[in-house]
Amino acid sequence: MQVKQAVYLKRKKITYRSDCPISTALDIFGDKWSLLIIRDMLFKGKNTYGEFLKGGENIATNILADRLALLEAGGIISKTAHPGSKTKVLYKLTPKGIDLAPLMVEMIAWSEKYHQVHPEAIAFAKEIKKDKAAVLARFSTTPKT
Amino acid sequence: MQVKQAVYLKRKKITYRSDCPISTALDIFGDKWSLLIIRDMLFKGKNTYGEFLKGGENIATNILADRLALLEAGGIISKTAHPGSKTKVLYKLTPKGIDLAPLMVEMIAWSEKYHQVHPEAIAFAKEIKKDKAAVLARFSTTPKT
DNA sequence: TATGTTACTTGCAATTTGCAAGCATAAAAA
DNA sequence: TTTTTATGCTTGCAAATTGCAAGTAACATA
Repeated sequence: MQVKQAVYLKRKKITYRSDCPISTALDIFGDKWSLLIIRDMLFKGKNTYGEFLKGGENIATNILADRLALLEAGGIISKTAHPGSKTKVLYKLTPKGIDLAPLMVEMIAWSEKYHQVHPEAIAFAKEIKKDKAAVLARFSTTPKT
Repeated sequence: MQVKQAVYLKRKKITYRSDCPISTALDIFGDKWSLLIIRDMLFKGKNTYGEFLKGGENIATNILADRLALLEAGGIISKTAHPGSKTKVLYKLTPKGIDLAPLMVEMIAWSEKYHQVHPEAIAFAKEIKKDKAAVLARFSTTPKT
């Protein structure tokens, strides 16, 4: 007898295609949305579902919920009670998530070099070119010596 | 009168969701396969359709064809006649594609830090930690001074 | 007590993926 | 010269994923 399963996108288990580091990383955040959520947390200080929804790229509510679950499963973010409100949920980057900063920074630098991007991104790319270490230090998970 | 279109995945036009550099980059290679093709070209010297197929992650033939077309549309790779054979096609990274090396290197370093990867990747990550600039110099598109 | 706010879930149509099976051209072997 | 083989795709189709629009449940505020 079939039990009516909680249909929907209840993927929480990530399957890895190989032991290649690139493929492993892609198995966690290799899609069009995950890194945008991480961007919002890392660079824009967003940390609630509602804030992520208001991103400039119009993610659908179900996809956002799915990606948050996947990122949590991948150890990139953590989900806790919001200190200021019982209706809100607080999403935070884990150290593993914060450690994606160097990757994000290279991505911004590359994209800015070859595409037309918004003014703040141009300014940020200039900063990266000038002193990448300083930029990265603002996001580092490893304690400064 | 309907003309029988070449059905199938003939996407060649990339649409950009916003002028954010992260989202722009993802619009080009934000999926589970594109960066694996780039990996094969950058680190393994592969440059034919057949070689890409033999990657460790088992990409389907239609998806490979689609991604090669997309990467070409995104200016990441170029497609030319193979100098050694008329049946083969030569795929090469453009400077824009080669410039993804820093991104790839950060991705490898991150992944190796948090996941179990193959021995060569561990060795490569160690190299990166020791002297990232030296590693990157091997792939650089900008002439050494 | 009624109306918001916030974080989701659900149903469904439209895309996209993945698999297995072609197919066309060129080269090599018989 | 005929037959395989190699190479780079395309096609059909089922299954999975995405995207849109419309709920829903638990608080919170008026």
